[in-house]
Amino acid sequence: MMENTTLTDKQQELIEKTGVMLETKGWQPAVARIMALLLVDDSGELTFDDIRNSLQLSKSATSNGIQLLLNTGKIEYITKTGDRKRYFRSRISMFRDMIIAEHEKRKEMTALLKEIYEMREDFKNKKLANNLKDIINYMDLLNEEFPKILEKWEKMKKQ
Amino acid sequence: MMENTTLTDKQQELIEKTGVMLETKGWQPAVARIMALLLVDDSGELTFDDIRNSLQLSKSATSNGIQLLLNTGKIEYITKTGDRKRYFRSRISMFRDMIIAEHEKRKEMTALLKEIYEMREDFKNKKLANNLKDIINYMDLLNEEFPKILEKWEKMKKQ
DNA sequence: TTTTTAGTTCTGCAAATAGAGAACTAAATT
DNA sequence: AATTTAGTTCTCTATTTGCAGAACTAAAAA
Repeated sequence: MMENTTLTDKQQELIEKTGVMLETKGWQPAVARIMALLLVDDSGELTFDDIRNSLQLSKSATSNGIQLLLNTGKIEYITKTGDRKRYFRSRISMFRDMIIAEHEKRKEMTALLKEIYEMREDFKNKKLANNLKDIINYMDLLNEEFPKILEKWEKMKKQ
Repeated sequence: MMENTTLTDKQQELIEKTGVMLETKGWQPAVARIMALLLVDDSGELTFDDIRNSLQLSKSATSNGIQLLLNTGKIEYITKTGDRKRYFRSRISMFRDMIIAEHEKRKEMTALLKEIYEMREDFKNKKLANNLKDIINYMDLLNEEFPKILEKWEKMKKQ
């Protein structure tokens, strides 16, 4: 037991870089490292203790991190008959999900801006209102194009 | 002095909603409220004390918040001859800037994923590597389309 | 020249976050 | 029946964050 816990320098580096990137997205450090490890890992099946040892995390941090990533659909695991361990791997579709979530967020923001715009329309300062309108148009454009890009990609995949 | 500090209920509501939205983007609460206030404000010229009173913030929080927003180009101010006060307003282009920044971030993420992919290519697990390749293609597509949308918008504005 | 105005900067604290470590649990092994 | 495995959950603490309040400053007004 305990193969697989040695990472190359390059892997180590990529885990930290990816970890930092995810931290800037608001992820907590340990969770970001677990995610990064599972993205970089080639075996596709790391156990609880592999993760714990590779990242030098406490059991609680490992457990909570794994739980959080499972609950949000970022990772998954397989099991093997006659073996109580879980073998974790990243769900690569998480990136697609993340991008779609960002898109949804942008739509919300657009809706909010529209509310602000409509309120401002009633007031006197037309110039400010018009600047806002410009941005709303831009966001609308983005919101329209986004699903199209998604479609284009789905088609591309099928070929 | 001290006109302009009374907000309508609708404005109050929009400030809080916008504030919360900005908090989810990682902004600190007080800064998010100042930004929201200046987005919602129709006068286009709120003073330090207007902001302080409208949001019931301490002087330090107001000062630091304003400073941060000025430094990051999110707001600006005008002055009036024979008047020491600064009159603040939102730089509406901040939204465009924010979206472009998100785009840059996505490009960084794509580059990182490519690094991970290239590393994985050397290893045995081709299936995982291929899934990753799919996502990279998708991100590349997005990265290509993004500038085009921006251009389209710029043209639209000119008409 | 004293006071007021329009802030900035410093000090300190309350709350939130992040994770370690210990205690616990439930199934499987010995 | 006792121990090991594969975790989970609880308790506690160090660090960070976010902001209030007080002290300070520099220009303008009285």
